[in-house]
Amino acid sequence: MVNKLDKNTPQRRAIVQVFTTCPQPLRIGEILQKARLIIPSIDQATIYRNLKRLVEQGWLLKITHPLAGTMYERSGKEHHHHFYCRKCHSVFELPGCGVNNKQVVAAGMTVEDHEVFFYGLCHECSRLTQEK
Amino acid sequence: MVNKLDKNTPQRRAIVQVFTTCPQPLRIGEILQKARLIIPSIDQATIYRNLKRLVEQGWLLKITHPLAGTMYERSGKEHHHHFYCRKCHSVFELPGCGVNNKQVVAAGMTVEDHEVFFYGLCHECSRLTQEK
DNA sequence: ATGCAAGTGCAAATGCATTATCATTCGCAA
DNA sequence: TTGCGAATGATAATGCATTTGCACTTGCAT
Repeated sequence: MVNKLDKNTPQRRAIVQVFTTCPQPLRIGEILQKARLIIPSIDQATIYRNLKRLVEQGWLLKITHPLAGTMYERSGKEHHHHFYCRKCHSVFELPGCGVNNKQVVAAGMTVEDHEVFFYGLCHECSRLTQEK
Repeated sequence: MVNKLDKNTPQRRAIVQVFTTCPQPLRIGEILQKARLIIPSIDQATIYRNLKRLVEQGWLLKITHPLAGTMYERSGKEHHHHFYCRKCHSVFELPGCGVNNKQVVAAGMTVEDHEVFFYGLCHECSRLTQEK
């Protein structure tokens, strides 16, 4: 149950299911696609409306990825960053973080948080490229 | 002189001047604004056309900032990252980098590069907030 | 079981950054 | 200096993601 003020519709349940099933951050198109496997008639306006709600309620996090655009992922995860594969365009979550904020503090700024985006070839695409 | 195939117009010179004068990455609007201090009649279509050229020629780098959107900065700088002030919305360059790619290599991915975005309050805005 | 506010699907509308069109101007090679 | 292809300014058009209006459906409190 997400919020007692919201109705528990099959569409919303489908969207929630998509995220509980899939660990990576997802683009609108991917969410729509996956949700349609559950409810074929689901519309993208419904996706947008529910995503907005789920973000407001803190159940989802909205990410703006420099290359992949707007994405959503479940909130409450440990601090982590993302890897983008330039070949298959998938985005993966990377646990951990190797960033130190010292340099920023030195510059007199107050750092609240940060975000790191890695780019390259994912495991699968790396492998396919090598065995050429 | 950027490229002998291009005409050396006052508009292009103005844009180049903006970037040689200003060290931070700039948004379209900021570039337009600053260029108009030099050539008041300059149009934004001209800005777009020249930015495109300058990027193709490798003189500028296009950045997609999660919060600030599309920005441009001079290329050839040392590896660095950016700080975004949530209050005044300015973007500053931060020299150096505290990222290690080890974790990614461990995950079987081939990292080509990365980008870090810091968020918080800039020096100026931090100061103003404190002395309240 | 019923009523109604909330949610949905569909399609059109919006907002926005960016690009294209085109008549005019201008840089620059000859 | 002159001619022409490239560049500019002004504006319209495009492409996109996102939103909205509306008629219809549905969850859920009563």
